[in-house]
Amino acid sequence: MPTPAKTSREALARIARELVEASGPDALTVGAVANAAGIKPPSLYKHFADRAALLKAVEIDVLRELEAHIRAGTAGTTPKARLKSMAHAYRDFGRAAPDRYRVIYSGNAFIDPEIRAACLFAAQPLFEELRAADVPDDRVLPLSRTIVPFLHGFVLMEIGSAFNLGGDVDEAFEVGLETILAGL
Amino acid sequence: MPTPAKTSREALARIARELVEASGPDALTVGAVANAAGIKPPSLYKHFADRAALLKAVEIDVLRELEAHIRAGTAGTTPKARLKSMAHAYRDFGRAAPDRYRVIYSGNAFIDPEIRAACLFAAQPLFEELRAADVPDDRVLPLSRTIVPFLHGFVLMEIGSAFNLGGDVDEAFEVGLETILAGL
DNA sequence: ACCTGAACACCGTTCAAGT
DNA sequence: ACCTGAACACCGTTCAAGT
Repeated sequence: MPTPAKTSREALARIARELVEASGPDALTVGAVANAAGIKPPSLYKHFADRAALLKAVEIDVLRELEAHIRAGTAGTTPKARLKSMAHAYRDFGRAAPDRYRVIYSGNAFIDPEIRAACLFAAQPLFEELRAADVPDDRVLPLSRTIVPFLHGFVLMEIGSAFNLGGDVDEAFEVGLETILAGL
Repeated sequence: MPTPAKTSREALARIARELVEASGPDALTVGAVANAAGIKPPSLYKHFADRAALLKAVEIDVLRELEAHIRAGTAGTTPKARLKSMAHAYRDFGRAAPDRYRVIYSGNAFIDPEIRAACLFAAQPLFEELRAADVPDDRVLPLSRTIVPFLHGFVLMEIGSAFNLGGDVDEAFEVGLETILAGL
């Protein structure tokens, strides 16, 4: 007779997610997750292959949430206004929970097909808006590769307190955005 | 009578640096560094407060090297040409040794005064070129905060294999650079 | 002054044994 | 089918003891 399951893959992923968001990736230990789920560490391996698989689940979850946050935050009538509000939504997502943001696009795990798919999913809103803005097909990718690195780099540096030389950081973001979207 | 020193702070930092560059930050363990230096792990604490201090020394070292690499790679007569060559030098520095690049601007340790100073040092070449390009004083900071995030984000994504949708990545870098420097 | 062995708490992970 | 205790190799770190 099988012992009743005390937890589930989903519950464990949720706990892992909360640990990361509250205290950073280092707080995501197999012991802490198991403990919060009311099981012993070895039992966790019936649900996830290893700690990396747990972290991967968190990353995918966060990418899904980012996509939803971006869609919800996109507003305006002109293409440029919509792209700007999208960029602000992206930045706000990072600032709202730095340790949540840090888990995405981290490491060199983009080769993993599931991570890759999740990144692609999160990038869809931008692709759609660029096409809606009548950006030619062969310019969508290069332009995305200007916008996303700027956003990613800006957010990482901001949540890492890298902008510590004074000046208005909000204004700098606006200037950068305006510069990049000037051609539209 | 004091026992003769088998190693030094500098030698340990160099070993740490090599471990990170060759196998990533996770390879930087107190045991591995001590072993390579011919001492036992506890002895390392006579030279560095803890593993974090060792990693910090590596980060500062890499930032110094980045500054030198940028200066050496900056060429051209027009301001825009010089800024472009500078950006290419930055990107090349990251691509040449991804695990070396990953240690800089990582974590949220910008509050640390030594890291802060090293980051400032590495940013000097850009500030100087922007001033030489007659960019008004109050625009140097916002413009830097457009260029550096783009470069940092681009390099991180590139070494993380994030640009895996096809297309010419070199061309994308050029497009992004051209877009950002268009106003000069 | 620097190095060492022994020890501690913690980490991820495996595995045989339980139900 | 899922959970457990015991065990392993490793990690960072402390400390008393050596020279």
